[in-house]
Amino acid sequence: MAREIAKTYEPQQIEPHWAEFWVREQLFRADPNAPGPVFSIVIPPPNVTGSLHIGHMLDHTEIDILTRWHRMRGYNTLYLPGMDHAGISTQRVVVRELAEQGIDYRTLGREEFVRRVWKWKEESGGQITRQMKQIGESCDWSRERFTLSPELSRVVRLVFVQLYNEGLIYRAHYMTNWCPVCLTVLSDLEVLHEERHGHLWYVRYPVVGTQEWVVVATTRPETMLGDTAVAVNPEDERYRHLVGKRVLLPLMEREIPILADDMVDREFGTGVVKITPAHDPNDFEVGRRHRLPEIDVMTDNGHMSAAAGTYAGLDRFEARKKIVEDLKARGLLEKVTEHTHAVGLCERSRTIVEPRASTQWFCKMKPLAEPAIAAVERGEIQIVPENRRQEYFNWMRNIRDWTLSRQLWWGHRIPAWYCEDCKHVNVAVEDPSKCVKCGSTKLKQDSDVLDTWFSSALWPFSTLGWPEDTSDFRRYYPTSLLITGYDILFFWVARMIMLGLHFTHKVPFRAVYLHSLVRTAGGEKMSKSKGTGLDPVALNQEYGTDAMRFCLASMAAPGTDIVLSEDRLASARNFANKIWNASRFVFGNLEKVDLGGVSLEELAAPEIPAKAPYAAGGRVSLIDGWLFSRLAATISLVNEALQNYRFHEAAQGVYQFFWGDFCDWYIEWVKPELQSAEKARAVAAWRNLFAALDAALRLLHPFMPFITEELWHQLPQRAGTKSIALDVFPEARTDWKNDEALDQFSLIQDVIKELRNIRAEMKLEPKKKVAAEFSSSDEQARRAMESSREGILRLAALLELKVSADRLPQSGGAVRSTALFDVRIAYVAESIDVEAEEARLRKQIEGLEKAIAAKEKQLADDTFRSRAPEKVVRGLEATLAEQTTELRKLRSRLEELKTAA
RNA sequence: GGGCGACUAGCUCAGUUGGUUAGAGCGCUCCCCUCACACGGGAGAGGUCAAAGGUUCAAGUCCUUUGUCGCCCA
Repeated sequence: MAREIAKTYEPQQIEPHWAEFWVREQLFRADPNAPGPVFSIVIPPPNVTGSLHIGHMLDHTEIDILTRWHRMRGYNTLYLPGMDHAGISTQRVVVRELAEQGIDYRTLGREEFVRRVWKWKEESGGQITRQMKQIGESCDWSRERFTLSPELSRVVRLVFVQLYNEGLIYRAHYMTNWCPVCLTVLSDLEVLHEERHGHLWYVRYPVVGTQEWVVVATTRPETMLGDTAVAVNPEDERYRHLVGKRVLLPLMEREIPILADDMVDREFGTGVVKITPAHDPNDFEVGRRHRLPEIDVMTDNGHMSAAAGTYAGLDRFEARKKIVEDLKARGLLEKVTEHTHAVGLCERSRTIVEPRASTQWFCKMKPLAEPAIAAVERGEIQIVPENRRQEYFNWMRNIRDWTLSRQLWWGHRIPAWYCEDCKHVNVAVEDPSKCVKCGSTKLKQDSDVLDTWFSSALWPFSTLGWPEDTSDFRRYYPTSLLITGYDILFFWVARMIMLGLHFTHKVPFRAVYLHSLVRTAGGEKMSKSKGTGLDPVALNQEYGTDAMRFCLASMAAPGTDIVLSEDRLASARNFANKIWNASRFVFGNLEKVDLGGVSLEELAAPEIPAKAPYAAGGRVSLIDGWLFSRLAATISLVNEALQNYRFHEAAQGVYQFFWGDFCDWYIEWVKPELQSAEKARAVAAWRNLFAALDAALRLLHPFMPFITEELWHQLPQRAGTKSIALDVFPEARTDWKNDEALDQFSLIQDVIKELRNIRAEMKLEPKKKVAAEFSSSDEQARRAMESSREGILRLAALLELKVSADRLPQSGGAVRSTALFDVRIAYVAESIDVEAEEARLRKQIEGLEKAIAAKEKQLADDTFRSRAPEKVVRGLEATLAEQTTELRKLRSRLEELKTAA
């Protein structure tokens, strides 16, 4: 079979084929009836308006790594994909598109608008799912869900109605956050706080019936039009005489009372505050206590309302300017000071939200939060990293009621119908035809929809068929794990826990891994709108999806944010290329070798790796013992790391194994064996090589699915197995563990490195073969040299290696010493830079002296000896002995160098 | 105002329960286009772990304070 393999790995040539294959073959379809422990995970549903950004890429990489890893280890695995209807975002997108066509969405009417949004969804929405398929995520696409689908909408209604009947959902008039651009209220979480430089205006309010005035400080003068009182602290001596009197509200010429309330901070401004119950949360409370009227002076789009008198129709910030001017003109503005204060911004539109009293639907959170706190306390849900747990508790213990309603058209419409006759509120799962109280048919449904996060909060069970007792629900719920960014801990994770517990009486997931965010070099959160985001799709194109995945995984240390750099990405791409070329070497060489008709199947058939390592002549060679021991250690490390969400350790482990051990040492070492004239030796070498490559590919697969799938298909495959993704994850076999081989080969590596170091320092031509000597008093070390001489000669480019226990001559060559051995290359002395050699020795000696002194001091300390664990003391002693030997050797070498010179 | 995190090699970052000369990638220096790979191979240089105190036989790791930066909540 002819193998035409490109010299450089070209992911663009490989990825589309496998991405399509995985979807077409439905390889990742979950079967609730299949055996095995369960691993189930639901996707954090991305917005239907969204396209894949770097944050998703990280999220999905972590999810897919764990999913593939579990699947290969025999778990019954489900990775459920889907999307969120994203109320505000989607409505904004379609409204904007309509506006571009010159259509005001309001003129279309609700029904038509919603129809257009669905149409938009079908045509342009869900780009992200296409991208997920492109990047080969191992989802079960047959189970894709959408939060606004009929099935899930029904769950939303059931949940709403039950909570209403339980008294946990209620409708009330309260202070809310209003976005004048999105034209809806927002929950507290959807409001971002930002420090802004502003002013504090000091306004004189004349006291009625006197010549006095009180001075009121405000950051939002335009709201004064809605003042219905001014207030002072009851303890404040300065103003006690005024309580009960009235002031004339400037500009509006309205008389309002002066009252006393504890809420007033005597230190703020002048100690007199204006009370605007309709536009400030604190004032709202004061207004309630004192039964003050509320005057809403604004319209939905942030202009002044009719209640604002002559200012009606002005934009709120225009009104502010005009009011300040007018006050100044009337001599009522005492002063203006600079003032920094926090303003609330709408998360979506970034406009300043207006605190505004309105009637909305709310969800009572305290009763829901308590069991959710307890579940995490009891460890029924593990939160990783640990420090997020505290954040969760803090928020949950101070939780406030959730504003559920949104003044939008796109979303789950609130299932409440108002009777026009008896005013009864009918809340029902099915649309009612008449009022349950009076039987009137004049019913009008609430026009609002629910916060998008309400349906997301149900996601882990609504997607699995709840409330029906489906086989999916029984098998896959609670889900095993939730992976998402810590930025939506409150928005989403906490609410899922609360509602999951309330409705299913089970936790929605057993663990939450909150991963880092990807930031820009400046530390900011990456953002497409600010132009600071990296486009993962373009980068995947350039570097390959595997490289992107590997790069993110290798940087994803729990708890710290990631700053992605193209350097790092390039390094991951290089790794893919290394894998490609190592495989290319393996497959390419096979053809050139004459193994007397031994077929690929005989060398690499699926049952072959199971029995590796193979022995050529009675016993397994050192290099194979070493490599498979390293492999087992790496597999253990990867398992351990992934178990604990330590993706970076796992990734770095496989990198080190594949590149450092397998390529740099193993392949280089076995090259001659593969061509051995002794057929038995060659066959054993090939089998071991294939077994190692096969295991390495499977080990790498969760991280780099494309390249491993491609290469795996070039190996003989297990019968009935279509994909490496369905093959088994390599097992850390205990019989592979071989400490003796590890030690011995490590010694050989050291010897080769020391010899290479001499060569480099002596500036020997790389190809120039020279004679070398090895000396050690340790017999085992000498034997190791004898038995691995061939390999050492080749990798250090030596003519010969003389092994002895004799002390090596110091002149006429260069020597390197370690505690265990000395090596020497005899070569004409003129190429040795004596000065440089001396400097090198001095530096090394200095370092050793420091280390030795520190150890001697410690060991001389009786308290240390009595308190430190035995193991530590012994280790220290052993190292000290080694270092002392090494130091002695280096010193005498230095002396001899000097006398020779 | 409250809380959290970061500060380790020129750059970007690892370093789990305190324990033996602090690691990686990139960059840099030197040598090499050796028949898998120059997206490569080989050999190096480079760090008083932000600062100051403290606990301990032992601190990059624990505690306190300070500084700089960032994030979250109010």
